Amino acid sequence: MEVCMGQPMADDLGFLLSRASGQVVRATNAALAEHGLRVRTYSVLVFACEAADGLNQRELAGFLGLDPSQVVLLVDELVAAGLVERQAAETDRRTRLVVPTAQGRRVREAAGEAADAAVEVPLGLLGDAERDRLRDMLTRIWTATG
Amino acid sequence: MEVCMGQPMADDLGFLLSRASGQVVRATNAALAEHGLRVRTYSVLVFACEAADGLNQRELAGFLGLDPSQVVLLVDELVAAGLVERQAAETDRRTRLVVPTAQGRRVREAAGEAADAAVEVPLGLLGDAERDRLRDMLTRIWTATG
DNA sequence: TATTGTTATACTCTATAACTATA
DNA sequence: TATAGTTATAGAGTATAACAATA
Repeated sequence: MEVCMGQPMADDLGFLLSRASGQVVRATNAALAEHGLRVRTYSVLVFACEAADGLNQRELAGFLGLDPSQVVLLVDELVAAGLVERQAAETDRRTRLVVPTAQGRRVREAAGEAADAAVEVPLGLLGDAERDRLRDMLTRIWTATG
Repeated sequence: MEVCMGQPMADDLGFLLSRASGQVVRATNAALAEHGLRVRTYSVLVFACEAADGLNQRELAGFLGLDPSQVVLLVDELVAAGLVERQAAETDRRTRLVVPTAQGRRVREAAGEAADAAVEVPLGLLGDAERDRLRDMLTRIWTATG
């Protein structure tokens, strides 16, 4: 009779990926909570801050790897918190640019520092070179054409 | 006025971790669905198959990094599918050992092969040495004492 | 008194379909 | 007809608290 031949579960990359991701997301969410943010809303805020000319929600969804319908809700939250505004685009009246407010930029700064500090607990055992390698590998996994 | 100074979102390890994890979990779940499993139920089944003497649900929760109350529901599913059984422990009548059935071991084999194949899409760009490095780093992240 | 398994509950994340207004 | 935004809904994952049986 065939007995379990596969690799041990604790060595499975999918399993490790989801566990490690959970650790980091948990730590980050705990730090962001003091600033009224979660990982997902924070991500939207940061992308909005990075884009010089503003981003519409469709572009945001693409960068975030989320469905546009989810982005609507996340932007709603940020608007309610006064951290971003929806601005009418000049060229296309369908699109709405997501632009950070002055307060949004300030909160993004403070929240970013808190998140960076919090993530040092789960990531503390990795050196800078390792983090670069990890970043590179994760980017390739994420962008692998399915 | 202070402008966004933090690292770009697309380079944030937490962000990349959750996106890459999502990719792999999605691909794995799609492959496991044909066998009536998801990543979480599959993980329980594999751990149960690996333990020679059976595992109780508390031990299972520890290995999986889940709350014991979640393990109850996952084991319920596997029992309903005929893939594992809850057996009374000899030494402690509180504990219930989770033991795979013969069918459970067969399904674990087939599902494991399907999952391994499916995960090649998101992980295909990584060589064997890189996967070893990734495994090592993710393990250290997961086990970092919070 | 502490621990195992269990039930219950609520919240977040994810996935999908359908609708509106513009193009 | 196609696309941007929106609404709605359902399922899966996560987090807690409380309880019964047993140690």
